[in-house]
Amino acid sequence: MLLSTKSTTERILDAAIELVSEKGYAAATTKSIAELAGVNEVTIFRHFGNKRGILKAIIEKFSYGPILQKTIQLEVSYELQDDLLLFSKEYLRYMLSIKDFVLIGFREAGSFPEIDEEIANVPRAIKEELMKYFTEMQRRGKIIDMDVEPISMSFIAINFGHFISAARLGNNVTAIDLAELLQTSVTIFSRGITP
Amino acid sequence: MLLSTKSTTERILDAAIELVSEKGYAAATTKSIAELAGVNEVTIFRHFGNKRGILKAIIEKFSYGPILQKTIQLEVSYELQDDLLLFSKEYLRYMLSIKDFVLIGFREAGSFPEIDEEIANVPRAIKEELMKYFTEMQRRGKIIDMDVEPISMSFIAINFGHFISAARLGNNVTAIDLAELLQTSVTIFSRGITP
DNA sequence: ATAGGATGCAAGTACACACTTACATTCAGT
DNA sequence: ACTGAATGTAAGTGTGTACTTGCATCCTAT
Repeated sequence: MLLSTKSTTERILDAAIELVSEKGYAAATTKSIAELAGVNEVTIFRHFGNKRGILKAIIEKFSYGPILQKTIQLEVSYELQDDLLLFSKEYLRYMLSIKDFVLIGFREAGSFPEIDEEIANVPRAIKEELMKYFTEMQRRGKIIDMDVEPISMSFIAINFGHFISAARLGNNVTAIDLAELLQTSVTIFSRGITP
Repeated sequence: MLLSTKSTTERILDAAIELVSEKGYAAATTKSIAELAGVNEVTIFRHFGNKRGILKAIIEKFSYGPILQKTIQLEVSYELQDDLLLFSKEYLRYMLSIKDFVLIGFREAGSFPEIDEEIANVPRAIKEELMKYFTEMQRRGKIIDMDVEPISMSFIAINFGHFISAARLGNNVTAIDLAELLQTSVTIFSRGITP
């Protein structure tokens, strides 16, 4: 059995993530998951008890670690445009790394409220971090005097919008590549909050 | 049978839209759709042939009519901030009216490529409209000299971000109401592209 | 060399689902 | 009052699914 070096549990999880994000929970049958994982169907039940157990394990696997904050805090320069661009890029990198999970979240949130919770944690944490940053920038007189919460939410919205657009619509709407779009957004946004 | 004045077909479609957007296509059984519609299950097959036929009908029902453009074109004043705010509000109003369809799109796009097509039409058409507007504003010297396509995409991203955030995360992230967020976004964006 | 744990394999159960058929009932238009 | 179309009712078929059981096989650690 040299399918890969990954453990059986991991292979099952990977397969489930792929199938559930592609076709949805209901359509991702245990049989198909087992097949893709290169594992016997019963093995799934021995590992996770029942089908729902797989989703639970997926949620735990993706539970939010504060990866983003650390990167940001270390590299902030208090040059508005540089910082926002860094932020946008880090955000997109992170979101793409959990893309499958986000897509699963969109599909299955109704049936799995735990996912909603977990997904909402991401913007919430990021909002806090951004608000701190903008507050400090205000103290330094580098951005306009305005409630920092809606500013933060707007900046998140723009980045989230670009992410979803890239993840779901691809090149169907515009041929411009994402890096350029981020650059433009950041330029506009920076000008918009510069005194 | 005075359940409502709507035709049987419409009642079935409404029920299907509700259930599919809530629980997904696979989990929305013909039985449950019939029950919610107050209709016998066989009636569904007599009207739509098979289950997939229901989804096809839903897609046709929501196919994009250029509602947005007309409203916009009539009310444009070439005052940047006023126009952008009008635009944001109209966009949100329209998106909320097709919210269920958008959510279905997120769930079922993989299995129903037709939906992807239909959904991508919306931002594409809106982008065209926005680009025209921004080009005219450049001609009038009221916004900065910059490629209008990424400007348009960025503005769409911000509005789309707010919409998804409202539709899926609700008040989990911020208590600020959407109207205020739109106002802030528009203010920032307007300043950002004003010469 | 052997024991124990993880996995495979084969078969099966119970159930829900999409979909069909045949017949009865309602109801609007003539 | 009669007809015909739309709908309801009842019963069923076939298939796929989640999940179980019993036993064989492999691998690893002692």
